[in-house]
Amino acid sequence: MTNAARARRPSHGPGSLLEVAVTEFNTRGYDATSMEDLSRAAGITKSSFYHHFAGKEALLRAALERAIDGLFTVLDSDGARTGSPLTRLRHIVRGQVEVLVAELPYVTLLLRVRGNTESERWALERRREFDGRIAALVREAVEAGEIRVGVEPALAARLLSGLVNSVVEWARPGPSTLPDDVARAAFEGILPAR
Amino acid sequence: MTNAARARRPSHGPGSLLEVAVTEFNTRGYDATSMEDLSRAAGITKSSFYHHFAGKEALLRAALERAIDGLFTVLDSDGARTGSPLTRLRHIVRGQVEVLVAELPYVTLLLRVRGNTESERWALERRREFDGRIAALVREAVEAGEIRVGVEPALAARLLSGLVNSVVEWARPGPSTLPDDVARAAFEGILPAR
DNA sequence: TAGCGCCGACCGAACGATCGGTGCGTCGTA
DNA sequence: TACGACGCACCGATCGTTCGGTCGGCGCTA
Repeated sequence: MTNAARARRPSHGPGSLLEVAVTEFNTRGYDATSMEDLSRAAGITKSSFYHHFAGKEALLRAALERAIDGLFTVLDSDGARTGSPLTRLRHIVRGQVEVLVAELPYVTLLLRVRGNTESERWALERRREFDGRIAALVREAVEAGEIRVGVEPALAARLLSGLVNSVVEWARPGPSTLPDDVARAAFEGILPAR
Repeated sequence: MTNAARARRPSHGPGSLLEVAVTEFNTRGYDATSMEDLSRAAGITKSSFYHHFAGKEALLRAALERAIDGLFTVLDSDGARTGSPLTRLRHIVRGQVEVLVAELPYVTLLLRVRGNTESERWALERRREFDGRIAALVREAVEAGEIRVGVEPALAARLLSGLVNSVVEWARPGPSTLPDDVARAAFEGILPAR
């Protein structure tokens, strides 16, 4: 592909169309958003949309892949693979919140899929894998004696994921102290008594 | 209306139909579930469904009201209105988890509405009210010096709600120690370091 | 207690609207 | 003139909803 071909008339590149689509999906929900809604929001006709994407599910798939890629990048970073289980866990939580904010609309969409289509089931499976990696790390930290065993490690892992993921419900893009705040809440209590 | 008239032939009461519908809604998502899906799951025809409910949204509305009622019942209980802010907060968290498990499918549906219809916007507004009551209580507890101010009270309230609500993603009905476990995680940390 | 009239529960068929998707022509630029 | 970007008109399928009608058990009356 030549640069000229890519930049010919990029008034509506696939990238910007995907962004528009994901925003609409998050506002109305994927199933409740029609292709006509999308094209209206993008300022082109429905058929023009099909010039850039194979279909509605292709849009969803692209968005979900972007979210999944972001999340797994956190697991592959240095801080997630070196050090004690607890240190790695803290690093991952911070990184996960960072990705969550940086790729907010994409991750938001990911966290809402129900498994109706093949793409959604694929995303669900990858999420399961991600959560499984975290649960394993929690178990390691407990076995290493770094963490108090107040509840089952499996339950703790689920609550941890729930806490972190709930951030998409109200987070706003831009720099903040959110990653550290969430990590502190997770490891020292959201509302620790004096 | 006589009792005999009401109990004439209750093979498919509105109650059981609602239960079936909510289950389907949670599996596929509200918008992705057709009235034909519902009637197939209920064992009656689509048109028969309209004999018991005014329409698809009426089903949603009934389910959302049930969930909302359950949640606000917690706020009205004795333990939520007497004692120190921290004590009341702990009581509410436990009670909220209890309702969440007892009315699992209804609350699950509630936590997924996006505001597409009038009923959904109503439910969203009630949820906002509920969360506001909790946020106010968190602020009180901080001002009373019962809680350490690690993060902004407003942020802490959001994380608290996120933690509690995330339970619907994996909870199973039936008795358990979940309410206490969640409360402990919220106030003492999900993964407290030794 | 026999007969009648009523009503709730239910169904098959169809409605207009909207869905995701397509075929084909036009426009602008290289 | 070749090609990518785009729009108009339209497709079959499915959506939520409605309508006309059937069935059978119950209460009332004679």
